[in-house]
Amino acid sequence: MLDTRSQILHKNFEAIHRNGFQGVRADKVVAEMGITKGALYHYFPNKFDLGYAIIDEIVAPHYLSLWQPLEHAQKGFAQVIYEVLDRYRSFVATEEQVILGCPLTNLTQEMPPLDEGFRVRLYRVTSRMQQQIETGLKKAQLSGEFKLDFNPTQVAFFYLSSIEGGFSVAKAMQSRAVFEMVVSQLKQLTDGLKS
Amino acid sequence: MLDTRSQILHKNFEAIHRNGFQGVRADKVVAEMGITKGALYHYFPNKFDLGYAIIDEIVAPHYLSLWQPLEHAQKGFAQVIYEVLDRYRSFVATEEQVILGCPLTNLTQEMPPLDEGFRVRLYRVTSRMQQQIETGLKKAQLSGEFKLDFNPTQVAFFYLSSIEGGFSVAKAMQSRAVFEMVVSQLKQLTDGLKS
DNA sequence: AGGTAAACATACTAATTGGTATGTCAAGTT
DNA sequence: AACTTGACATACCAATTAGTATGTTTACCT
Repeated sequence: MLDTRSQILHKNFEAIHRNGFQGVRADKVVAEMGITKGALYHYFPNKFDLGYAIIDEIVAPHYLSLWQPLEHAQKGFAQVIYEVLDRYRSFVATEEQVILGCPLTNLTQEMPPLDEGFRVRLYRVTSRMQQQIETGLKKAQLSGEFKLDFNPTQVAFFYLSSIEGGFSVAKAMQSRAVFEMVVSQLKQLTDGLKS
Repeated sequence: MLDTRSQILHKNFEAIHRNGFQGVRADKVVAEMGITKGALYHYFPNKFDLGYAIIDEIVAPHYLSLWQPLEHAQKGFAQVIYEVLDRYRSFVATEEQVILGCPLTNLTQEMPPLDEGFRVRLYRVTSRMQQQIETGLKKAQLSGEFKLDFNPTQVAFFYLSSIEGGFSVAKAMQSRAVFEMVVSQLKQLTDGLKS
């Protein structure tokens, strides 16, 4: 059983995932948790700082650990990214997950224009993910696994964009199959990089 | 000069683009317009029906006309999609547009889990866009412009996903250059389809 | 035992918000 | 001229919401 603070973080993370940050109602979340606003405002000074903590302690670690193997694993890039893509696939295993979409993508759409604190945090996470992919691509070029005739920076951003967009389109279509198609295309793209 | 109803639609479209649907405050929008809520609720019964009208009369026509040339133009697919991609590029011409992102993507992230009326409308637009691309790809395969060894349905979804994701990542990075990179990659992908 | 501080619960408030009820006025219609 | 209707403006309300002020209880420290 988690301590109260962690519970607050996770329940509000789910609420944000479902309703967006602006759609979260502190009253309702604490009511569902069986606690009161006293507890909430004991741990977090206000709604935005709660949101920041959710990014720092839940969202960022999750996504960064997801892509980390690209930088450090001994296996080939292709194999590692296949595994990452499959972890994304299992992430959208249920239809409900398809409808709710990617938490990071959702936040990235909603918050940067509205709040600086969110903006810098989402910038850092995205930037870090891109770096991880780019580093992996460069390693694969150096090792001879991949050709040299592509721009690792560009391709890294393209991976990220396609995955995030895949969540978005799958959500619009309410179709897990759509996300699978995007993953499939990304695997083909990866194969095309091989030398 | 537009009539009042059209003005309401366009101003609220901008407000949604900036704040999200849940973030739009009717009071503020009408105040900025120099009208009153009397006018707003004279033309629209409630906030959601206003949102529906914005999709039906502004968002959907815009995106469908954007992709329409793929289905009907006499030119080759590659040339047409280059033009479409360039229209997207000019759409994110200013830094502000980068920060605000793609109106369709934004709405697709925010609304489908919250409201059925939005969900069906956003489904229709996305579905229709995919059809337009898929039809174009099939025509290109029949004409011999493109190879036959790819799945037009999949590739069509991939185009859409990458573009929408490009908006999202460019927004997170606050960088127009990121979107340009995605467009560049999509052009290369298009060239790879040629026979 | 007495004191202190963390961890909450209870009760309340001030501001906001979507929506409504009602009024006004000008342009047609009969 | 009397009447209706569309196009708004004004004034108002009930509900919601983030946040606060003030208990209360438990664990720990001395």
